Amino acid sequence: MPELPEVEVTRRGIAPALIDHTISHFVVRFPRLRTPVSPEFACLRDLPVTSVDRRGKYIIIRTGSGAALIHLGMSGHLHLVSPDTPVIKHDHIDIVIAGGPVIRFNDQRRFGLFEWFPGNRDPLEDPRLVKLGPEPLEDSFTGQALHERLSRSRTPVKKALMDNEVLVGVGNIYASEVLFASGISPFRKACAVTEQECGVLVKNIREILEKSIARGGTTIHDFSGSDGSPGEYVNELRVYGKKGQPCPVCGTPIEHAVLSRSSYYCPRCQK
DNA sequence: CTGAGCTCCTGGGAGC
DNA sequence: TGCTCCCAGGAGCTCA
Repeated sequence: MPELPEVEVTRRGIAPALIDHTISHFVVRFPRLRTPVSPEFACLRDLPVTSVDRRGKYIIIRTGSGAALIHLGMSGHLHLVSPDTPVIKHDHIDIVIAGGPVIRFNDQRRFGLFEWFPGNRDPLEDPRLVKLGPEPLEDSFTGQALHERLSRSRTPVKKALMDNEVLVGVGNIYASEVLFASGISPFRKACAVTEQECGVLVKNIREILEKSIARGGTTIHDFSGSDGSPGEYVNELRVYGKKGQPCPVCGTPIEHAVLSRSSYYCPRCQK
């Protein structure tokens, strides 16, 4: 389930195959994703790629004549494969690189997004991206900045951390992990988190996301990187999915509650 | 305006 | 064995 680290691992995996190469065409086998795949993809030819960027959980492939905006949804993968690799179930779209490999988009649950922005239309100006909050790995994301945003919200802090208008890239798994590392209860109102605690949150968000990127992301059910290898950060998880198991710090059994999504926490360490 | 809850989809697992 | 039900997850949408 791709959160920021999984998307970044994917971006880094496909970028070398794309940058300074040419996309010869796209193959769209199944356009009925949650949002229909832009019909233009079927007609595009010979697009020199200039950059492969990430904003939040979106990947942006810019070319000489437009940009592709991609979101992996909850079950999407982009795999680099050789052109003769047999198509399997849920292989919805191919990005065919001239004289090179194919980047194959597979998305079992079809919550992904594949949109084309022709000409100079910048995906970053799309309403969905304009409203996105700060990038947690950038220097401008500080405890003060996070506190400023959390102080306006009365929702539980765990839900606030998953709100991509507060910050981007933190999904359900990392929200549980970050709150555990910070000693903050997922139930606490966002506006009751102090500025000092926000500083701790920012530090832990950075550390956990960066460590996960370095380990290839987290594979719970079905994520894998561009080469198909599973993410190894799953072995580093301390509370997520560990209901009833002893807290790694104090030994108290980890508890589970539904806070928009499954949440895991230590009732003793997290206040 | 804010926050809670529902929805899209598929497949794996639990329970009967 | 085979069925039904529930759950996972991101994010847009509706409704109170």
